Amino acid sequence: MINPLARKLSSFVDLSPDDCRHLDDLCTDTRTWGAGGTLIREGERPEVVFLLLDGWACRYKLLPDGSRQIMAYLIPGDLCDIHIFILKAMDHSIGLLSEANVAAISKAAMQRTLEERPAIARALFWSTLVDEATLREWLVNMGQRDAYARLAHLFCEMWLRMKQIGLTHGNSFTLPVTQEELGDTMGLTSVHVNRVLQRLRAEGLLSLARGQMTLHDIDRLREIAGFDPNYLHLDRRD
Amino acid sequence: MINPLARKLSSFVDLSPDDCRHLDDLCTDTRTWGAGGTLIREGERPEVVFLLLDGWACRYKLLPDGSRQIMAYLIPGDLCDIHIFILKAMDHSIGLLSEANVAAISKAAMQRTLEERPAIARALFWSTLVDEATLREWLVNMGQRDAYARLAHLFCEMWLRMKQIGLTHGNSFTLPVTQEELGDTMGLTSVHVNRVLQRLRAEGLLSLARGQMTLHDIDRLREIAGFDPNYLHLDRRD
DNA sequence: CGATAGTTTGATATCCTTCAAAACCTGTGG
DNA sequence: CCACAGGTTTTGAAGGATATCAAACTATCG
Repeated sequence: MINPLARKLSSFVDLSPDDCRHLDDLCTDTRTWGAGGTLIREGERPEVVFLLLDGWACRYKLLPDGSRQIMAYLIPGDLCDIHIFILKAMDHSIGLLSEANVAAISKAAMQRTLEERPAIARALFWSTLVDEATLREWLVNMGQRDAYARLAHLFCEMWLRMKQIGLTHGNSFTLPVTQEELGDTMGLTSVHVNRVLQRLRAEGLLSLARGQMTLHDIDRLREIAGFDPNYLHLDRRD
Repeated sequence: MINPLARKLSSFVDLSPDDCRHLDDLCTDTRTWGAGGTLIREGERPEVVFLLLDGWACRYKLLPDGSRQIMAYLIPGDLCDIHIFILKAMDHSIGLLSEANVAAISKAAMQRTLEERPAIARALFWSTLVDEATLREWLVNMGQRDAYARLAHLFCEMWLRMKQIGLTHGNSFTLPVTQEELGDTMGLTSVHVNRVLQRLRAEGLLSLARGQMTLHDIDRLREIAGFDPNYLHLDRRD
């Protein structure tokens, strides 16, 4: 399976070969963007739905004082803006954390998919609910955990999400995010992120260098973070 | 208009009198719960959809160490658990902040509504997206603003949301939330919440006593909070 | 009127920020 | 192959926002 969206949705529903082909057909209009670019800006009303095929992006808001809060990481298989069917304008922006390959899906094509492919529609709704649950968990993370547990939690989550779409190699995965960006994600300064990372490294829990993350002791990291993956709803069984 | 859900959805779509009647019909099985009760517990799979008709509730998670994070306030017109159509189990709990009147809507009735009432279905999807946008804004709040701005922001938001459903009296509204609960909401201790509230009161910005909140200077509060209501998507105009 | 939950106060500790500079990469052009 | 530029990571010292702990005070309600 090549299409990362199909890969992701398959962890929730069984997609027919026909559904998979359909998803592939949606991804004909693709384009590569450079790292640091902006896919969608707050206030805009995009004309197409963007699907990340390769690379990382993030949802973020800029505040009047120049600070930035990153509110979600988008990885291959993630849709950027299904909101456009309903809402008048984006209430946040989407930026690229790495070079990325992005498919632009027309509103009409997307609409047709939702109407004609109930399995896909259902899985997309599931995906929306998981996004929301993830936001809630991030809120818990920011509100209740110190920087040490907070970073550990983020890394546990991203490892699982990357694994879900088949992009881990053992305990390693690509994490194309600077310490500055990690800070903007966790409500910390990059200085403090740096010091906490050093501690995590010194304790032999992980390695992170040149955008490559390896978790050496996932069990311990989960323990530190109080990580419970239930909010990702990866479990299909009833 | 009595039904608070109809009231809320009307700020997004024009509901026909028939739609409104339909919503009223959904609210036949109602019950009053005492403050402090738990509507739904994490891990459960509710059999019905709960709709808050009167009173306040909150989404929250309890952590192993006993701390609690409140992730959303639910006010009249809010649905507690549309998730049940898709997800296997609740990933958080819902508790009552005040005495509350709650309608229990059967899954089947809800399903029928979604299928037969496109205007309502569309409005409910809008409502879900607004909930998600609100979570993102809360994340910004926790990550980037200090306790002073954070509380100001929360109060600006709740005033607008209460206004939307017609439950404000001028600049006043019911806020049946203890300082402890405010702390669990904003990732602060109740002690610190207390001190910040005192400052806000001393500056003549608000009064809060016995669950009654009055905002004396909304413009100034918005300024302090950096409050931009765009994320609530209250504006219907294109 | 006493019990209980909620609010307020003070003193001290800690996590994290701020500021500023140095060290380290990585890619580029000479 | 070296030198240089720009972004990123690392380090140190000092300050500030918020937590912690413990006790007193205040409402509310049966």
